[in-house]
Amino acid sequence: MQIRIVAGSNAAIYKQIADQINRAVAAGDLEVGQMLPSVRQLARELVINPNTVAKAYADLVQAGIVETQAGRGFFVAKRRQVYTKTERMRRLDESIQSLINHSFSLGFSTEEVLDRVRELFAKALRGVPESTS
Amino acid sequence: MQIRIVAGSNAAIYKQIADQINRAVAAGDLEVGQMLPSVRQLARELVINPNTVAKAYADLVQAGIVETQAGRGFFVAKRRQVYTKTERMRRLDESIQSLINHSFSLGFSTEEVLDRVRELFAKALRGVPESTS
DNA sequence: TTACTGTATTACGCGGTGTAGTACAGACGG
DNA sequence: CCGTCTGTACTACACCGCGTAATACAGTAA
Repeated sequence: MQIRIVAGSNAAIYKQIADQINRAVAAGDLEVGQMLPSVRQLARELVINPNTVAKAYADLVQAGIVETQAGRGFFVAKRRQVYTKTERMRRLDESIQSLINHSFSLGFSTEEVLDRVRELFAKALRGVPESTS
Repeated sequence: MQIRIVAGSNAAIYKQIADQINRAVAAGDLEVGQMLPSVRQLARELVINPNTVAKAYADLVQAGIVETQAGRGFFVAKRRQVYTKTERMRRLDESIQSLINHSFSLGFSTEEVLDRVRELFAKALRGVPESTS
């Protein structure tokens, strides 16, 4: 697992890390039960503070993507439902509404956006790293 | 044109205003050339500071959605291209990548997301107000 | 015991948000 | 011309959350 962070990005470092792992899991590049690089090791590699990595991992735990065993490390978790059905839907809608607002102000049509969404989803599942949010 | 702001929202007030006008224009509820409520008047209505409304309007000008005529007011602008083609695309992709990240961590499939995007786009174009970003 | 692991606390800089006040300038109707 | 509406431009301030960092504490296992 190779994590890359972009210095001049508007995206926070911890978010870049979390996003890349999130996508790696979704794409199957990281398997259930597999151990993630340790907080300190990854921090050394990226030359950042261990807490920054810890925060990224904490977010992933919160999302149910990874699990932690104190003193042992972080591991890719089995998919489980973290939120209620309505909460899950509410959060998806929130993200979509944001996309809609941006699309409108950029002057894109529904179809243009849908096509591009389809395209980028496919690319993400083929394992291409990307960080934005 | 009726603007509603939600107090306990994580979205900034100026953003809620901008989003609602953005959508109203996209949905055709506000026509080209139509005058927006004045900064001071809308501020009085919503019981907020005029500067907050001005900031929302400034964002819309920046996005090319409305135009301003000093001393007269803000008016819905004719659609025009603000960004270069690549920059426009870059911004769209950025929003979509964000959606993809959220969708993955929520465990939604590509198809589920696409369906929902289609649905919410349709709803937005029917003129239902919404604020998120 | 040693050397790994994660955890918790605290602190600090920065920027976004919102408010407030004040002043200036263009538009327009009487 | 005057009054009153419009937007514009500053400055200042308080607040708060984000992002990062430094440091110390605690669990795990060879």
